[in-house]
Amino acid sequence: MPAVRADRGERQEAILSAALDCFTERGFAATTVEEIRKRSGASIGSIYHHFGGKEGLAAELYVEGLRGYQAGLLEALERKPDAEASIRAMVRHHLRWVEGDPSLAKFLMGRRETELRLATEARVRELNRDFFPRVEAWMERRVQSGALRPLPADLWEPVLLGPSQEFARLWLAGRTRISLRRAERELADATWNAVRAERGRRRASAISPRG
Amino acid sequence: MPAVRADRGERQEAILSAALDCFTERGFAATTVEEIRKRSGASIGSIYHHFGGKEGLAAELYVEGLRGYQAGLLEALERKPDAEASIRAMVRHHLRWVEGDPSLAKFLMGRRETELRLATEARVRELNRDFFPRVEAWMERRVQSGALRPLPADLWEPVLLGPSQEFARLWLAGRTRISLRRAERELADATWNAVRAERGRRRASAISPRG
Amino acid sequence: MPAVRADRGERQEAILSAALDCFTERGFAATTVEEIRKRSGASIGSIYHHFGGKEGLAAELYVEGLRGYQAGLLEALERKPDAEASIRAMVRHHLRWVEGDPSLAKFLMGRRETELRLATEARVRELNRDFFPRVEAWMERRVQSGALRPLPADLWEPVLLGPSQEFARLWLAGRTRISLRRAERELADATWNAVRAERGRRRASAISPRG
Amino acid sequence: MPAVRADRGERQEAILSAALDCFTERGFAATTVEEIRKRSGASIGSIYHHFGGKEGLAAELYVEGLRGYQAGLLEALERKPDAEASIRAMVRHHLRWVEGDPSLAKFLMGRRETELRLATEARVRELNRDFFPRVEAWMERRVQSGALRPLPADLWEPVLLGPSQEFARLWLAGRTRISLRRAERELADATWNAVRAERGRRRASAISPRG
DNA sequence: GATGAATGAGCATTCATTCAT
DNA sequence: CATGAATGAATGCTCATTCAT
Repeated sequence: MPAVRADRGERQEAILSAALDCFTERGFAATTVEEIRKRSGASIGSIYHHFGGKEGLAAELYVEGLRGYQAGLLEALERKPDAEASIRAMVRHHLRWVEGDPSLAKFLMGRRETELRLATEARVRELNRDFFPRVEAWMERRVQSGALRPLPADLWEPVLLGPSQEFARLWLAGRTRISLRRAERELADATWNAVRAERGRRRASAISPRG
Repeated sequence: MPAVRADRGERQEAILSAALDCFTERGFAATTVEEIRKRSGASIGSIYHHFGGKEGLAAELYVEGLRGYQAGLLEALERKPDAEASIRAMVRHHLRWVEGDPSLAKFLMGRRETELRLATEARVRELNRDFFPRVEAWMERRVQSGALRPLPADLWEPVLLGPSQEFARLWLAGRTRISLRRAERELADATWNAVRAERGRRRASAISPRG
Repeated sequence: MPAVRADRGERQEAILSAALDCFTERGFAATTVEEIRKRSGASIGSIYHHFGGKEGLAAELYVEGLRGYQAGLLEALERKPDAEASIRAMVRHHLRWVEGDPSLAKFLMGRRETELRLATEARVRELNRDFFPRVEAWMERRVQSGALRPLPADLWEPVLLGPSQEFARLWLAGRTRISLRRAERELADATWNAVRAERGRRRASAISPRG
Repeated sequence: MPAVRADRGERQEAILSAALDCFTERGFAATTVEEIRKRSGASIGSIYHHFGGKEGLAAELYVEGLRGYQAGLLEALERKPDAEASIRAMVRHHLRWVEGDPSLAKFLMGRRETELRLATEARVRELNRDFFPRVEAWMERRVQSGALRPLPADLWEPVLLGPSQEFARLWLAGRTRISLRRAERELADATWNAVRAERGRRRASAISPRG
């Protein structure tokens, strides 16, 4: 399932996998190449040959992980014509993505340390340049159509994904009693309630222009 | 303002402050004691004399920071008898706490690396043992009274603070166009909508005993 | 001659040799890795790569040195069927072993500091488990045959090797005027006199149960 | 009992005692002043005030300990007119001195590390300048009188005290099954046998001058 | 491609010692 | 005399990285 590790030889896959585990367990700075070597079964030389070192490894994981997340989210959002269904699909995508590759989720959700930020900056900026405008445009249209409350652009992500994100964080830390699946419906409800147009107004704006 | 650094000599205060800046800028593992020394103006020996090293320093900051946050949140929650006002005060407290000491907020919001987690585990557990039951009990009462929607216990934090938390994260990363103050009202609205009892039902449960 | 340093690359041999010199000149605790590096011509990294540090180095020298000493002593003891010749061979072995590698002798004769003791404990115990019973059994047989005076087991080593050991100590400290070779005969005489069966009694016990 | 620690205030006594324990447990180089402080209950400042630091402390213990040992040995040797009784008294003194202050014995018996050797050199040389000639002169006279076998001067100490020394070493390391007291007789026997004039000769040289 | 010995800059930490109170 | 905060040189050790095989 983890797209990051596809299209590569077994050796490279093993290295990426080992590195991801180390990064999520100890953090980027605290992970040693020796540790990755031990877990992956590869040699130091191999790691450098394929990825150029610890930083290259982390950058690869980060960028490919982010690409996969964004692609999935856009698909969830854009596939359905109905606003409520889309919002619920977003929440669902977020939680299932975490569930599908918890290590990758941990890694992407953490603060990138300086070194890693620099190494990924350009590629991340490029991904975001495609991603955010599409998301914001989608929201815009739904507000125009009266399906969603208007909200400052900066707040869409916090309001739509903050609760799911926060729950995922607790779940990844093993600090929840209920499962991601069990939380899905509740989080979708709460999220939809947070952004749906107020009932009175909605009808007005949805009907009156025409009538 | 930062209570963490009170009750200490100037020297110790300077060390804590320098350490916090380093930790938030570079991360715990990537911070060197030499860097803390340079910023604080203290000697290496002094740092070890007072805090026992990098880890002791981080633990002190973390635990005292957490204590302050929790105390403020409980106060916000419990001071007002009205559910809506309390929820709005929680959001407000969260955002103002971030605004009041952004470095400390960054530090507390990041994933604790293994070493630091071990060093703080016992003291954090103790703080949480007092904190969470009080919060959950408060929620419980408001659900009973029909002011709030019922929600699995694990979801209160994500739903109530997830959006604010996520916005704070973006703000701290310098990736928002609007200020924390400007977002306060919107986040409070969204949060209140996410947890308020449904209008129809609420009236029912509050009034209906009669009809 | 020093078996310790055999079966290794030149680099490793050089490191062991330099370390031994440092340990005997300054003591284990007072020796710095930097000093070993300078003397051996190796890099810090190499020392750690091969031996894991100062402690590993000292442990290797100690255990292999002890193994060599014990093997030589057993050979000296067991090769000759005659008690007197064996005892004299023991003394000779002890002194020649010191002469053959004075640094190693100094190192093995000193008190192991706590750290080193812990690092060698298991391996030393194993060596001793093979060594002491063989020596004590040999003594036992010679007492039975009437060649040696009976002596509590704890006293064989002090009585047989104490004088040679003490002389070696003085010699290694440069505080003797005569050489190890010159002392050999005298020490062998004194040692033999200290443990040979008493003349009168021996004849008695060998010939005349009657007297 | 330990004369070293007499004639001093309680505080100083406590410091010396604590230092001796540390030195014998960890070795001079591995002992930290902080450790001595903790054990003695004194302050860092006090230790420096009275003894000038770790080195001064060790030197004091070493020199005063050596003085006491030598004084006792000379007394044992010279008090008795009979050679055999004197030799036996020497052995006895050695073992009882070890038993009376095992820590001090361990400390004096170990190799002095460079730093300590330099700090004690002058005072030790002075003590030895008085001690060794008196011992050697005593031996000389007994050889002349035919009581002892002639022996190169360098060998008297090894032959007379080597066995006792070696036994004491084992005893201090906890590696003997019998006590010092129990070993006393046996060690005295063995030592006396090692140095007594041969019986035939002795009678000759002792009797013939006269008739 | 794969391997692992070798390198050495850089780091956390220790510890003897000083000195103001 | 006693105290302990402050100092910083010195040390053991780690670890990313190179490169010859």
